[in-house]
Amino acid sequence: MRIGELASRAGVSVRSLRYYEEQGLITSTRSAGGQRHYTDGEVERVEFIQRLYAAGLSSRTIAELLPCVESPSEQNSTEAFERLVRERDRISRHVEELVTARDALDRLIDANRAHHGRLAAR
Amino acid sequence: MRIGELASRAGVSVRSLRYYEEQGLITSTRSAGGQRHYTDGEVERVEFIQRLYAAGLSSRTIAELLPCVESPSEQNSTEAFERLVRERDRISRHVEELVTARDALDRLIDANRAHHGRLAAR
DNA sequence: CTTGCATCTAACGTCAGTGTCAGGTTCTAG
DNA sequence: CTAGAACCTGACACTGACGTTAGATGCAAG
Repeated sequence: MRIGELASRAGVSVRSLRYYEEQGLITSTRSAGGQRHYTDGEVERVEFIQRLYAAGLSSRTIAELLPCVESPSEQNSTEAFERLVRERDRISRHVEELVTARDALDRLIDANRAHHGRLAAR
Repeated sequence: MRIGELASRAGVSVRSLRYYEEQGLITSTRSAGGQRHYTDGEVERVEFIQRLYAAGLSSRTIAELLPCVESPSEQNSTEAFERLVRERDRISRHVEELVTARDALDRLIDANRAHHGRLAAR
């Protein structure tokens, strides 16, 4: 498939796909005229990358741990594996932060609820 | 206290405090010579603001819901209260995203663990 | 063959929070 | 009184993941 189809199937912009390739996150074959072609499997890969972006990873970090995705059973660099574990832990810490902030907002909501008819149930 | 002390007590940079004031998140009184002075209570306030930043709120959003912090028992604008509830929900959705991404990383870690001596327990 | 939509490269624009620098002023310790 | 640390305003720099534009080219349908 060409880049437009991958974009709509994976739910990202064409611009983003070119950027991901520039960052070494995805690859493509080129047609005679120079247009990018992708296999069906790239859809999943792009969705996975999007999840990592949503989790706050930078493209550089994603690039560093992608070897573990491509060949999970080979001897990837120990660095990539350690990166994987570090990012998992970082996400866990971030979840803690978010929950703390949400609790603070919940207390504020309770303190303000009486003065607004609106329900704000959890 | 002056700006340097507030900065070190709240764990932020002096630059950030000036920026927060510019964005209407904190206020200060000025000495005869023009220097900012703060009360002890500002430390908590800045820490609260930091939590919201960490939760991904923009300074504009924070500014919009601060009325609910200042006078929780008065009739704040309904907009501020709705903002509060929306942001709480947004944080909850973000937590879901993070957990999804973390699960994906956990699966990757499991698939790679056999080839690395290192423990990566949850 | 032509029309026209999709794609190409290259480059600049954006946003938000903060770092940093310059050049000047205020405050405090000795 | 004076040195020097802390503070002031104003402005430019930076980062990162894109949006957007321009001008040229590829490609499928009629």
